[in-house]
Amino acid sequence: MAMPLAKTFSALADPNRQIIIDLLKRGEQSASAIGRQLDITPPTLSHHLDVLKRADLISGRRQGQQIFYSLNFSTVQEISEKIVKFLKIKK
Amino acid sequence: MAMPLAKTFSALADPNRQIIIDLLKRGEQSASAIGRQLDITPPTLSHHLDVLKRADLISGRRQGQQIFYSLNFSTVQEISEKIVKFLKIKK
DNA sequence: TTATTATTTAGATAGTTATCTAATTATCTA
DNA sequence: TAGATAATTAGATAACTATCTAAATAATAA
Repeated sequence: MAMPLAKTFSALADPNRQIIIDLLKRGEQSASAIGRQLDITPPTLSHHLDVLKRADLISGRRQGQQIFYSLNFSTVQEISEKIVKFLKIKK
Repeated sequence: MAMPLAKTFSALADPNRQIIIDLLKRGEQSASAIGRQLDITPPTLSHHLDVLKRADLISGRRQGQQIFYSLNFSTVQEISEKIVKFLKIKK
């Protein structure tokens, strides 16, 4: 996917988006289910989901009226490794 | 130090600051030495160094007219672990 | 078809941030 | 002390972002 690290860090820099990531670790959830745990309006939630999607951190699939969001596990894994590598001190 | 993760991610989200981190992995450098590799004015550099300092990622020590900046290795290590933990999927 | 629910898109706004120029502070040297 | 160099602070500005309300789209149910 070759997502630049800056975009990833920006996506992760918002507290509400961190909570969303945290929620999705337990498994997929509909947008409204996420929203119920976040004290923001649906449009704001939609914006945050969009940022996370564009950073390739999450994906959504529509099922009926709802859209279920889930973590992109492989991307998260990749990012985690990339960050560790970036922060690793060269001796 | 208990630096909130959001602040760390914000600090790391800027390309110029990523370059600074990268440069300092090789060892300490004066502000002007960093600046020569960055195509920004001294005040802008100063701003970025300040952001990184406030995120506890770097420290500066004055030696004569120059201020030498270096990575806070232990903080970087801590942060790296914290990020891995944050991105770790609970089974 | 009409109403209801779920979500997104459009548009506006307030707050934040990256950047610059100009001025200031700190240190060294002649 | 005066001048030069290194870095920061002050102040302005343009771009970006998180948020909201209102409107639009999508899917379901009556």
